[in-house]
Amino acid sequence: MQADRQSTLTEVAQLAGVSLTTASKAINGRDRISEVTRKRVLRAARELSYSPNLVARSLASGRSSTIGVLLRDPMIHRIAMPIVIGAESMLEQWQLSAIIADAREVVDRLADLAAMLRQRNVDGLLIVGDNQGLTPSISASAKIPSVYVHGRTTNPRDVVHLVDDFAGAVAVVNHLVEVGRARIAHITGPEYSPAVQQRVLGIGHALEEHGLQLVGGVRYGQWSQRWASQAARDVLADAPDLDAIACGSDQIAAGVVEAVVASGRKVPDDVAVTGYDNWTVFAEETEPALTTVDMNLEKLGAAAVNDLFAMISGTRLGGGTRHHEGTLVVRGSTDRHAP
Amino acid sequence: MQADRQSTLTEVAQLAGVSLTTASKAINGRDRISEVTRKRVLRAARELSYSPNLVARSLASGRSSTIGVLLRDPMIHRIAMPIVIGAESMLEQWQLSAIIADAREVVDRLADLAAMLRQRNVDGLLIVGDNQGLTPSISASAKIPSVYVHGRTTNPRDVVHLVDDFAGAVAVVNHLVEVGRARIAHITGPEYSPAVQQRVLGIGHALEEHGLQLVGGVRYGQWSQRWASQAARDVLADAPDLDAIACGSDQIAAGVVEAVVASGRKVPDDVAVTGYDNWTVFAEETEPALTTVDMNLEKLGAAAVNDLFAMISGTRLGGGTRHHEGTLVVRGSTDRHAP
DNA sequence: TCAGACTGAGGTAGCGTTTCCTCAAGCTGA
DNA sequence: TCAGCTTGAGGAAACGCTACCTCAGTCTGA
Repeated sequence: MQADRQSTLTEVAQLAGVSLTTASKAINGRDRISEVTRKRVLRAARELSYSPNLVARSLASGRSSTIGVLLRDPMIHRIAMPIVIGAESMLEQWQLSAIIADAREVVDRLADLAAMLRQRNVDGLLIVGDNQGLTPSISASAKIPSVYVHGRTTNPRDVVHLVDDFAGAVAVVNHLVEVGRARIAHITGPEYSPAVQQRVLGIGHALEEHGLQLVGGVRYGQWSQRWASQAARDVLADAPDLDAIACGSDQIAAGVVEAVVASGRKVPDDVAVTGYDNWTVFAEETEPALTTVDMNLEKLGAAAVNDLFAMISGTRLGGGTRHHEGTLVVRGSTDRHAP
Repeated sequence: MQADRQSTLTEVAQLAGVSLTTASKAINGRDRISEVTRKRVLRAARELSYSPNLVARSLASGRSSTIGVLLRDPMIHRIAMPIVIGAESMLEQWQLSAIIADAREVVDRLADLAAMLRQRNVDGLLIVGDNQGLTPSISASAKIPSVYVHGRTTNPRDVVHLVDDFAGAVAVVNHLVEVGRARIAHITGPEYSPAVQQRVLGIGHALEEHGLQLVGGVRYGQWSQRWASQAARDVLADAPDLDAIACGSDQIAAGVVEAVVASGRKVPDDVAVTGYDNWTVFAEETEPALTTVDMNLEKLGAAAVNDLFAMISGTRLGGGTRHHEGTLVVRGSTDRHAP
């Protein structure tokens, strides 16, 4: 139908019988233009199904309406992808788009990629960490607005968005106590993981609030059903009278449920089990399904983009860490009446 | 240290004492320039730590060195993400970057997003399907080079890269026969899924080649351990003498192994079990670990980008489907001596 | 020896915008 | 009534680069 080529603002201006400048003002909602002229230009634009050439705009205005998303370690699909998706949906609201680059765990590459993205005139950077070690802060060298997600940085003045693992763990314990449990064990992932540490702290804190103590100490290990099964067998042998096992992840919980059932106990009647992550391939596949914590990763990504957009727009944001609480999802592994 | 601002090609040219044009030729490796001049320009560029303004280049040359990656359904992290990662690594080799956009299953959005990406002057489109229904072909309307991955399209002349599920299934059966199995059952996902269909066909074909028949017919169902366990119990009841179960996915295989073990049989001695996908959270977590097929999704993404780059560079590629074979990964669930 | 081809280099015109400035016209208030 | 403001509109530069063309000098071969 239409011409093969994209129509340009000049053509729109011609059709509307105004100058290029005026057309630009109309399209961009600038002032110093009368309402009737603006209407005329917009009609012409519609007629030619004009859409601005974003590249040229970027060159002329210095801003590109594009941000760079840096993934520290994209291999953690399960975590990074939802964050990116959440970020994306918010970007769309702000009419931005994203160039994605991943650092593949090579530390120095983060700075390289930032430079690469600057060549492409990105307006801001969203750096997705892996919540393991500290993410190297590139704010100083990058010289453009930067927001970090899921991982503390080496610079405490950075704007950082984190999942609140402490609060999530507290919610789990409160729920377990609410359903009448008092002898709670904890089986979780590797001790060096910040997520693990925070969850352990949260559990300890909440138990103390209720005047309780962890049964059998914290069992650190691996993110693995197989290992978790073994750990659960050990815990059950050490403390046969426990009535709940809070697990550091759904994957671990899957292994734990298996071991608990194999020991002849019933879930949740004899032993309640909780997971963490709400990773449905595990959480909805145990029998019964897992009570767990959804980290709302998409919201995390969206919130980070909101901050980034504010910074790009010139708002001076105070640096520091923003924590985002997860949501407790109650299922059959703690509550017989839940789905 | 250096100036805060990026240095421009003009500055490089001045420092080198040549014209802007000459500097451009030097940087871009064009001919019609002497080696000594080129050296001089490059030295000047290094001195100013010049890096080209890709936006301006894009505007002037009409090409942007950026491609658009469209995700039909990013929720299938497990599949889409490895493809994207593979694509990314190849893009890097060609000095391209990617703008990623996801359609969130809204069919029409695919075309919208393509238009959005065209505003950003992308040189090509990589469309990642979900391998369920047909991906709507946007090649006609997009008018830029497009390559499709993981999902057939509505236009048979499109360049499409697919995983070869048929061949993968054949490899599985051949392996099972090799390790002495002859009474093989098949438990898999939903019948409407093209992946499921291809694998079923492959299994049927390979069995026939060996003069064998499927035991108990194809059991279609869901991608779910829980369902798979039940299905395995049924199959074992119907055909207690089977000696292998080929599963449509690792997730299914995980459920199947559980049921086989629960029935008092040994894996692999009594019943060999195979998965599909090489999704380690399942494949390496069963006891014993799963023999499975790795679809090499990263290679798939990389190959697609290669084709796309060729098209962008002007090569006239024949349309049609390219199949990529997966790799059989042998583990303990079929071979007691394997890892 | 000289026409023609080839080479290295530079000049200039875009690319499609935005932004800054100028300018005419209409309006205000003293 | 007229200086001074405001408003709507347009002209022109700038953004940084590449593509196209021109041009002088050198090389080739008959």
